Amino acid sequence: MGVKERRALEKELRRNQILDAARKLLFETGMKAISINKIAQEAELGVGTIYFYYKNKEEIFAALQEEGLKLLYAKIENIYQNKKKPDKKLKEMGTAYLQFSEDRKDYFDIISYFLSSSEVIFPLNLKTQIDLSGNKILSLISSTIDDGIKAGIFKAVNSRRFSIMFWGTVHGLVQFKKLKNTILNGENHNEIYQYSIDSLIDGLYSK
Amino acid sequence: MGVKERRALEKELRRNQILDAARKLLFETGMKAISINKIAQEAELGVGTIYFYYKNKEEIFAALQEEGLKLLYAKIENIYQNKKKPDKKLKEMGTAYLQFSEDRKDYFDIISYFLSSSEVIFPLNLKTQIDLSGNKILSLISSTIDDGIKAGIFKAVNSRRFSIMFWGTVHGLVQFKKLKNTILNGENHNEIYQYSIDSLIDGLYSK
Amino acid sequence: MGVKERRALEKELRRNQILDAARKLLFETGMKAISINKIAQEAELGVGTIYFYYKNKEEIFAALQEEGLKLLYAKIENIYQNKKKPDKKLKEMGTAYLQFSEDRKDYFDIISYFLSSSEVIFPLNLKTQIDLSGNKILSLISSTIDDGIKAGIFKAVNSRRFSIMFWGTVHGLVQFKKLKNTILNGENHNEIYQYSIDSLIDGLYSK
Amino acid sequence: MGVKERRALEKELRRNQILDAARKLLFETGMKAISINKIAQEAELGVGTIYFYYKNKEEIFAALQEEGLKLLYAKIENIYQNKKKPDKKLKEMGTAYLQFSEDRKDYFDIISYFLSSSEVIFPLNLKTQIDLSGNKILSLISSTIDDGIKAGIFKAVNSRRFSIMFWGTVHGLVQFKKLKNTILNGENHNEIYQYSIDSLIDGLYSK
DNA sequence: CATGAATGAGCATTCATTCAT
DNA sequence: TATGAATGAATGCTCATTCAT
Repeated sequence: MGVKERRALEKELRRNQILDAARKLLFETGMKAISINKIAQEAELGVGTIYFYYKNKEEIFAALQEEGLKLLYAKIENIYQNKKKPDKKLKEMGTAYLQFSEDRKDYFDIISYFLSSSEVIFPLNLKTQIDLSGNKILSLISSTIDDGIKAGIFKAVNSRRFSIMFWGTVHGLVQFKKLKNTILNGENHNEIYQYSIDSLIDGLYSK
Repeated sequence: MGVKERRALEKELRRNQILDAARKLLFETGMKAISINKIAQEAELGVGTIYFYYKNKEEIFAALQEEGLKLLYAKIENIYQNKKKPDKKLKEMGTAYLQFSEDRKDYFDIISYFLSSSEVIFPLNLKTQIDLSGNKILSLISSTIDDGIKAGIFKAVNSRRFSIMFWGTVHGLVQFKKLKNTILNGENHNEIYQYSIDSLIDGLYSK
Repeated sequence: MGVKERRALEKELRRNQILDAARKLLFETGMKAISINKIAQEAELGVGTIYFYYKNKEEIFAALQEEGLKLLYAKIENIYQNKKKPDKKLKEMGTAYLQFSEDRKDYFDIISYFLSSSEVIFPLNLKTQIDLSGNKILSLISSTIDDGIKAGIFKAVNSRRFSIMFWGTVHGLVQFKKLKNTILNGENHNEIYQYSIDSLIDGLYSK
Repeated sequence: MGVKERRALEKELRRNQILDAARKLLFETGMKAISINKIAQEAELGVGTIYFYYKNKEEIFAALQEEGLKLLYAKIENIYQNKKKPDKKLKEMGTAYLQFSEDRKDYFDIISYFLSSSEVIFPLNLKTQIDLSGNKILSLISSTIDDGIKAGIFKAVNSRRFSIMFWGTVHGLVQFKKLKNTILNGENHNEIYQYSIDSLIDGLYSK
């Protein structure tokens, strides 16, 4: 192994060390409580060092977001790999998203943060990363739909487009959970959520 | 006009003056940059005065959110009042939401903020206000669907439930606009958005 | 009743109304949390009104302190009136002070506040009031000692001087209770307290 | 001297610089007027820097208190080391406390503050420090009494317990000095103070 | 590469007091 | 008398970022 490779490896290790600390803080105290100083302390590194490996706090958040997306991908992948029918799978994928927002609230928060905060514009390299992670998830949904089309149970829709609609819908509905005590008052959020997924899938069936 | 009434009027004016300042700041610099001190400066009032009229920062945000919801309501109401068919109206309502998120980015941000920020939980009095504003909008959608059902062009769905799904979907999809340069790469967000609304409405038609 | 008297009476009533509010806040939330605004709110009066009846916050505190001293006086008086022997009474008075500091922590705090805060210099009228209240308590101790001297069980000490020493000692020792987890570690504060009173009284006995 | 040692030294210097500023403020304006911002200004440092060296305001106060206790210790130690008899020493120690409260009013205030303010409870680490400083002083008093017992001039009392009573008494009486214009009116505080110490010591003599 | 000391603007909030009505 | 709106300095504290070593 050459010097260059070793260097690159060490760099990656340090980046992970920092991410480990940030993740720990994210889990334990939530996004709001994360500061570079705290990450440095947790990682047993100098603050300056953090800045050497990450341009700023947002870049660390972005890395965590990617982790979250990967985790989500694993969940969806798992469903994709099972032997059930495409419509069943889609349903499970939708349900999984709600569950993910509850089980991995931390990661979900950070994903939502980037989605709803209007200010952040990603530098190109981050863009590419997220692109990849997000696209992979989307592809799973897409493939599931394609499978359904091929199997003849779904009509021939633009599967990519439908996937985006699918994800957009569930993402919006998950956020509406916050309204369960206000606007949803009386309505059962979970039922609405399931109903919505069902409706979406219903729209897919070939007559 | 008695002294009391004048007083009450002046009080209301001051509250508006503060809100004007907060709104201006929201427009110009975004949510992140709003602080009580800045609002006070902008409103040419002492900080203490702000606290005399609003219990805390969140109350101001909530007031702005309500403004936003009212504005949105007006838009939707306008559509509801026109003579078009329910399906056409629904379509327009969906489109209006996307447009609202662009035209009144500021208000949309603040609505999204409360929807996605996990920390904030409204005290009861604010809850009630928002409840009202949000519900009114939902009712318009709901009524439109009911009208369609009555007219026989929509099948008999639970209109309230469908409204929530409708709003949830468009809300989620609007947020996905941020991804137009990453995940959506190549896809036209607007087309997907319109496609999604169409799909939703399609699901409503009686066969 | 002339106009003047009525006026004076009403003034006294208002002052009491304010004191009632302040006392309530003192009990419920402690000294630190008392502000003129809160007192005004509690008393259902304007802030300005408070300032009309009391020059400043400290004057209200002083009035509360006097209340506390009167309460303490009542306790000591009660002991003084019983039929026990002077040495027994003294012992009970000492014990009562410790108990007062626990039972009426609120009042005790305010008394301590004025005693340990170096800044406050009382205006003459307050000085006179406190003089009176404090002196009355001291007189009870003094009289108890005098009774003991007359009865021949105490030697002929300067009873006033001894009273001050007595009160000073117990006051100092009560404060040391705070140290029970640090300096007193292992020692039982109450035992030391009782031991100290006993020692003081021991010093009084005629041989 | 290595870099590390120099660094550590500089850090200690900064901590002192901050303490110097705080002490100066304490001397000149009293406890009430001390704020972190003022300390920073006085020390010609940024506010953040203060927080870099001290976790919070209370830690600075505690450090000052410890200084005060050390100073007091030195005074008492000085007396302890002289060749006089134990009873004479005790008398001098008591007198020294009153003098300390006058000469080093600032330090005495801060000691009293922590003793009488009901709110502050020290975190463990600070507790331990104060424990030490306070205990050392107590030990000197205690040893003096033990010496007296050994020498046969004092009777066999529990010296630790007596020390606490001794300190408690003088501490309480010092505070009563504030009352010299009110309750003590006419009485000479110093005489009472001396009388009290004498009485305490009298109680120690073996018959 | 790595450090960590230093910064200072910034934060939300409180509060005694004033004063025109 | 009584009000209560208005003030603005002040509070303790945080934090992203810089930079000399």
